Amino acid sequence: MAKQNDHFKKVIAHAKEYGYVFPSSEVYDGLSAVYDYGQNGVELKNNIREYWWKAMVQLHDNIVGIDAAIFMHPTTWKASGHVDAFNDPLIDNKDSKKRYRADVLVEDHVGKLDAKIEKEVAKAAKRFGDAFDKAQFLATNPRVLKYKEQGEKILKRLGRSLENEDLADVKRLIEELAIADPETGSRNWTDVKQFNLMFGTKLGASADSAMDLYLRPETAQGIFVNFLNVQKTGRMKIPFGIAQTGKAFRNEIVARQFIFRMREFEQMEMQFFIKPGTQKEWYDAWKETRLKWHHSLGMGEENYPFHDHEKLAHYADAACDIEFRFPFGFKELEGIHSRTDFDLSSHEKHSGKKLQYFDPEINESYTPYVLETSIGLDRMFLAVFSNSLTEETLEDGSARTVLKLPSVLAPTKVAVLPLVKKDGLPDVAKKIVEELKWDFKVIYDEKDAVGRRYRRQDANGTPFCITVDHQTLEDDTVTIRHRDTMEQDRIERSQVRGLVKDEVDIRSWFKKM
RNA sequence: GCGGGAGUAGCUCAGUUGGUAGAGCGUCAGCCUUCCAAGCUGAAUGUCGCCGGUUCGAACCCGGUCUCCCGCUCCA
Repeated sequence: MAKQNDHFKKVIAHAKEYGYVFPSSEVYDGLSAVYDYGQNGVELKNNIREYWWKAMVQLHDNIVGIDAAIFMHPTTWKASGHVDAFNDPLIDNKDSKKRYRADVLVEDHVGKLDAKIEKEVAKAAKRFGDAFDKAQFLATNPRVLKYKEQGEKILKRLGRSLENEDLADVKRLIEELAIADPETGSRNWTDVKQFNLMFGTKLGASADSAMDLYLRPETAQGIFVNFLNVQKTGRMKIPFGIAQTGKAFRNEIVARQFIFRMREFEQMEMQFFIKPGTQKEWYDAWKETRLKWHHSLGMGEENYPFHDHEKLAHYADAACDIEFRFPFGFKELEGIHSRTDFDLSSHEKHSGKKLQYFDPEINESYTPYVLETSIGLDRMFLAVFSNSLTEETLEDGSARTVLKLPSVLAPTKVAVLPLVKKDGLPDVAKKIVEELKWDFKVIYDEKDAVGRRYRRQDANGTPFCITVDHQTLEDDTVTIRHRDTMEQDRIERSQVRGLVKDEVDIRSWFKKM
């Protein structure tokens, strides 16, 4: 554990030192859980996005992309359930320092009343034996009726208070029911506070005409509301998918663990529209497809366990995560959810517009079911980066820091180095840079001893170093050094482009799927 | 929000009982070098997180505040 912690610290420090990730507005002491991507970070992030996009959109003839706006009509979030589900009334226990959802505390209390009813039923069943009529017992037994009435009354009051945002009454309710901290038994509570996980903002120049808006808490809804636009204009036939990458915003109560949980983050999502009843097979199919995508990067197949959701979100009939072994343990990297027709139906209800698909094969219209794959781009970045950062001990006992990024994702593909800074070697090296820069991000470096320059590139994840030496002047060959093995081959200068391309091209990586 | 820890150079960190700031690495310039970070010379870089107090004098003591990290709560 301590070792993991150390590694995580090194990841954060390395990310900053090599221009991958900076704390946001650092000159003002930073902003909690907001980060900026630096000159190398943006390249890595773009490359990950492209790797995803091409796998999803370009390689599937039935998946197309969109780029929806971050602002959406406010009713969108009523239909999606976020207005209700993203509003948590929270309460702290002053003694135990634990935080609970106030509504859950009350609901659990009612749950205990239900348990009492069950007990009465069990007792009566034992007493009456075969003659026992459960339905009648529930409807007539005075104790059962009392518990039932109490429970209903409590829930009704809770519902009313939450709806009216009367949080003081929620607290009174907790006090009247003498609800104690389930772990410590303390009844020393703070006031109930409302946490809205969506960021609000205003649309409109003047205050009185302004419209309340939210920054989208997920990108999925932009796809759902455009479902018919895309289906009709793209002449899409079910099954088909719509993919999108973009920013989403969540006002997390606690956002932590570097870029793992940020308040502003980027998602890469694909919503796959299918015929109702086929969700199980598509769920399994997409689990497999997505896992293969992850495995293709070669970061260790044992690092990606599935984790099935036991408690399902309001829209799902099946859900799982692809987890990854982050420096702080296994955590969610990608979610695969069978969303049923919840979203499209809900938008139909709230908008009054039909969002259905006419299936020519069965000559029938229906609201499609949806299979979602949703991956956090920033989490993927962290997964790749933290997994790649390694410290090796070489044979001679010295240490080497290498960022073993999958070469297809590396920000810089090639460094071109003159062995020494004289004898015309820099000129040749610069010409090679000119040749290569049309195809790859290339860097030129002539400062310091060549060994030091190799290590510099290692630490930055550059997969190839091309070195121009005196032999180059004679026979136009150069050496190519491989980052991970440190091995060098002498090759014709004219071969460099093709050789590097084979190694860093998306095509060669996708073939591993 | 609560509890714990921490903020000193780009990074990692020293800094004694208070006497106005250092190292290593890195960066930059130059020299030397035909291949794996450790050769030589020189240079730049800090309101010691911020505000206030105590003091002749504060990186250090006191109060406040901000930020970050860890734990709890939450997590579509």
